[in-house]
Amino acid sequence: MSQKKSTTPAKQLSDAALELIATRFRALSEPMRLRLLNLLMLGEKTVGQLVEATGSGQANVSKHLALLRDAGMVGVRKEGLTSVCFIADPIVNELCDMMCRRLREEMEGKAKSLASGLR
Amino acid sequence: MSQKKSTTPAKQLSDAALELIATRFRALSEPMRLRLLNLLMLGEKTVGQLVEATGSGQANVSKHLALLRDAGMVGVRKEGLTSVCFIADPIVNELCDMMCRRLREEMEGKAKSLASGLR
DNA sequence: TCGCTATATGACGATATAGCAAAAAGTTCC
DNA sequence: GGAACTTTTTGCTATATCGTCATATAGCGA
Repeated sequence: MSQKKSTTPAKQLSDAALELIATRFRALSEPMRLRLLNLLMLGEKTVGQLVEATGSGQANVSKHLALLRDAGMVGVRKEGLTSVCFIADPIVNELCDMMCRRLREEMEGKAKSLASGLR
Repeated sequence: MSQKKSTTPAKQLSDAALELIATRFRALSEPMRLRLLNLLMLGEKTVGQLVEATGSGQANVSKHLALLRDAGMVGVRKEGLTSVCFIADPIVNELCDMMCRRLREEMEGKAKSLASGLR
């Protein structure tokens, strides 16, 4: 045992800190934004490419990107007429990976118990 | 190099998967819920204790707990009259730790660049 | 400058959610 | 059963957010 899991011993957080953390998680709490991040994980994309890939309205995509930018998760580089977007904070990949892994585990667990219930 | 960071090679996620992930993150996107989780990181607590500790209304705390329970993050054990709550999914600690660490890094970076700008 | 393209911003309606108060539901003890 | 207690559920209002349409801003070429 003795896994270096390093979960800190639960400090109590200030209201301001909680607000900050909540805001970050809120940025990840909309399917459309997750879709954008998911697309950007494949590589840089212009806003137009993201609009096309998502099939959503241009204004909508632009606003979601602005929010992700404010949260420091997405960066934008102007290139002539177009804006090229990219993932600016590797935490995005880590958080999403972690969440996906956990969901997969849960699903498999549920499937297994369901299967054994049907046996 | 060659750090086993293991960020998966960016699979494309289905709409259903995105909904699920978004719902999980949304559970973490309210300061009051984070406060509850933060308190539970110190150990199990009854709903009443959480109400007192947060200074919020009973109904409010109860609803937030229900949401966290639905998200699989909090568990509840009935003990006589009271309901004892606890963190049911270690991912909560990991996600919050990760986010806190990241924010701390950002703050320190900002402070440093500010300081150097004042020099 | 004018037209064209790419993106951002503002206004609006529809929907969701937080927080509060009151009622309901479930437990324990008498 | 009934009182006392803990928690959940239900209405309600206020606020926030999503998606869309319309408009504004900015770069590029003729």
